[in-house]
Amino acid sequence: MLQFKAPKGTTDILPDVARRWQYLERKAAELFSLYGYEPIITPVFEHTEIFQRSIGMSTDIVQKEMYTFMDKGGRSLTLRPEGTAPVIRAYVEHNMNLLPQPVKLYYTGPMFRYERPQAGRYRQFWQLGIEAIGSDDPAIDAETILLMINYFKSVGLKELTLYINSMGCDKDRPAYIRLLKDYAGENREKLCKDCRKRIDLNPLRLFDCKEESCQLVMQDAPKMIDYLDEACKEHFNKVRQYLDMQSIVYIIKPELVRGLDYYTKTAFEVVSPLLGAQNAIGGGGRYNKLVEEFGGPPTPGIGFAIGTERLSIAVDKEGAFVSTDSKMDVFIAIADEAAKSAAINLLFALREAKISADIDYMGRSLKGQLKYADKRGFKYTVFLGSRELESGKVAIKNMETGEQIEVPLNELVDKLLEIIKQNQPSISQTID
RNA sequence: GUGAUCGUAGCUCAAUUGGUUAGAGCGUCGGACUGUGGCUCCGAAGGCUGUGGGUUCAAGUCCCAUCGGUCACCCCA
Repeated sequence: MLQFKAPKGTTDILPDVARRWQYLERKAAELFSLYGYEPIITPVFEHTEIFQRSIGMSTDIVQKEMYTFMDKGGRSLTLRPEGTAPVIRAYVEHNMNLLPQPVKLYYTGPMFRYERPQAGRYRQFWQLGIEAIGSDDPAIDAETILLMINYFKSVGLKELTLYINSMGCDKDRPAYIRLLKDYAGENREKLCKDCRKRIDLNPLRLFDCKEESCQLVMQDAPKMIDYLDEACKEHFNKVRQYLDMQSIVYIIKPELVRGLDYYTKTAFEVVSPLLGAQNAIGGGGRYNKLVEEFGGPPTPGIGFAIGTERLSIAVDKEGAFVSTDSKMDVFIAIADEAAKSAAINLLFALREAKISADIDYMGRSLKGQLKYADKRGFKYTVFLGSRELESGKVAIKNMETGEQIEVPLNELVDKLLEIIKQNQPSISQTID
């Protein structure tokens, strides 16, 4: 029995899945840079206030999901529960407002949220995200949404549903919130006890309740989208126009309220039917007050985050990624101990020539070595023993056909290069 | 934080109504005439049955607790 296990809600990504994972990250880096994004890597923990101030004290994330701890210097630190706040903090800290705007950044890395694990939800989970900071142009909203959709397409996902909404801004939202509170207050008796608390704490969240009675009440509640001021309405319409121009199909979902307080104007979410209850595979929105919140100049911004494990699950279910179970090129079989050092020299010479190669390190018999080479899926086996060293000729065996040819020892590397070149892709080549 | 369900070798699973030293397949390792894989055959290693209590003459099988997995709620990626 194993004494140690990965902590609850965490998991090891074993080679089979790790291959798909790396593929997804590689495709993301390719596509994001095509759209002008540059990589950024921020710390995995931040000062706790970073998240309290940006995400919002009344949100579930801050109230019950953060991994917060004191370090030995008495600082309150928190393992980042999301990627946007740290990037904005970095933007302000490094005066990126002085760079040509907008500043486009992408990141990938682990996030941490203390929740009960379930399908597609972990305590340590990975996100792929982007942030475009500096522009309030609705065209960049559309580009952001488009980038996410195109990325999903590029890794083979179909049947995605895109929801969009507008959350208003600091000009029109306060009046709307009052309206919403009034409405909810009038219907207080019909709401569940959680929702009654939400009326004052976080009224937008009233729309999230799964209770039928609450949903019934909220159906007729005033929707933000109907109370946008002229500027926000215009912005939202422009975003829609740009999306329509690119033939992007979306559903306007007035109830879509992302669970982070910093969103303004455009909010969006993509769900996949291939996932379980946790079906949001990516989401994001605009955050025009966030830079100010961190002490920077008034600067608009927008971004999204994609859940890497949810994406990985969906891609797997879609069968969109065929694992290129990397076949090694050459196995060197040592026929007798006398040839061992010659074999090791050959091994490194092969690798020097970019031929993937390996050798037995377990003291197996020749037969055992062949079995091993077979199981590991080598394409060729080279036999090296005192016989070969004396005659100067070595045998190359094609492990698939069983054919064997003899070549002079001093031409072996060139010969192998030649053979490998004219045959199938090897481990050193990538497949899309 | 709430609820449901599960927990036997590395993996997938067995083990009559609680009853002798807990089994199989796959995998791993070794062998089947001395320098050659894939098929077949033989053999070996590997489990204090998640952990801790309890009931019983007797518990993998029943009860309680705890930890963990899975799924759902809350919420989100």
